[in-house]
Amino acid sequence: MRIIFHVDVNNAFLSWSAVDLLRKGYPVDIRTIPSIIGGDETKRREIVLAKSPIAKKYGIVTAETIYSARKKCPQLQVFPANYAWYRECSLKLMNYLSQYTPSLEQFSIDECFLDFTGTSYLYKDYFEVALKIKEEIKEKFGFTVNIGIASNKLCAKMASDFEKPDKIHTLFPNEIATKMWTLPVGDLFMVGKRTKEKLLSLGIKTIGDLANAPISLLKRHFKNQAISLKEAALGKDDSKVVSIKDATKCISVSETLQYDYKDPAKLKKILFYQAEEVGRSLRKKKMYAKSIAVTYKNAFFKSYSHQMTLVNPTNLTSDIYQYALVLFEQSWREDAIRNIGIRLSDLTTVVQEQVSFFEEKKEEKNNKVQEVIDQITNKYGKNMLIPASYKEDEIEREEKLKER
DNA sequence: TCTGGGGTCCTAGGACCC
DNA sequence: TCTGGGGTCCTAGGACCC
Repeated sequence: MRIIFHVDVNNAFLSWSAVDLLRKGYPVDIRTIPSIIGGDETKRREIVLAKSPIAKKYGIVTAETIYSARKKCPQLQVFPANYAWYRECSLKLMNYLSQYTPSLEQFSIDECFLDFTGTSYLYKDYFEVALKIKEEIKEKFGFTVNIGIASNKLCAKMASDFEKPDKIHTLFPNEIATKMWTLPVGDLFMVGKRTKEKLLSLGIKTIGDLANAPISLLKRHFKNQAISLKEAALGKDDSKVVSIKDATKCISVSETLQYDYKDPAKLKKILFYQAEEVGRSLRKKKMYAKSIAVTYKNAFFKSYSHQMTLVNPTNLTSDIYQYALVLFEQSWREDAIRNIGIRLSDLTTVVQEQVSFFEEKKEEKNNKVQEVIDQITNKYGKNMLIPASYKEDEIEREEKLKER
């Protein structure tokens, strides 16, 4: 039998901010008061990113508006996110955990899977190992984690979610009926809002109901999703813990604007900065994009997008920007735009160009130029080199980018 | 509930080919 | 050409995750 751990930081952003504030001399541990980490309220990013246990008792949930959270709890304290610090905490945690087993898969900024299969000569009692890890993290880093222990990733993940915070749970095959089947079906990993609604309408209320539902019924309503739903409910999962993730599939950037923009010039300006940003991440990964899309969310919250496939994959900011402009011209419905973005997909590490001799020369030259631009940007910061016509926005943008 | 941002995966439908 | 079927590629949209 495999032995898989799922390690999950309790209220990650809030805990990490609490640690940061305490070390800077802040008098209160914000984990012990009604508090949240919130998006920037001055920039229409006013949602709850993380909440303290007390805030949770007031019924505050992740991703609701701060406005609504405050209505539920007037004395709520709101703290800003500090992404640079979160990344640092995440890195430290993963480095620490990797000393226990080389088989570590980072699942998100605050979660990972550890595979202990075949280490019985090192560790006798896995619950003891988990206990040691949990206590050491608390002592070394000042925040708590939940650890789920199971024979596959899915069950380990479900287990770490049981009772929080600072707890260890197991979910082995003989425990599935008692510990998992009694839970509401919406608690099952991969069952989101829509799927939950559909399941409830079929009278499937618990994970156990789903596990026992006839596959024919599920297939009728969920097509190919039916099998994975049923297997998840049965606690079946064969997926491996993979230390080295497959190559990135897509890189995207999007931004909710200060207000809804109707001016094409303004929207194009945003696209310019975004082309710069996604282009740089792409080059950092030494990859090229074959597909590029412009994405929108309009004032009515309706999403739409437009994409194109390139003959020659690129990673040059100038190319990305030019294509983004073409896509924009073709797709913008002249509606007021709340959120706009660029998505690069179909990423490859190789460029096989089908170009004439002269174009090839041009391409080489562009790459050299781009290299120099990247060097300057890395040294002096983002957007040091921008068209003169966009200069006026520079200060404002820099302020914004510093937060990241 | 006046609703962020970055990802992955899936599906339906259309274009195009033989 | 009042027209089949299968395969492949592409696009748009949506569901889900943290």
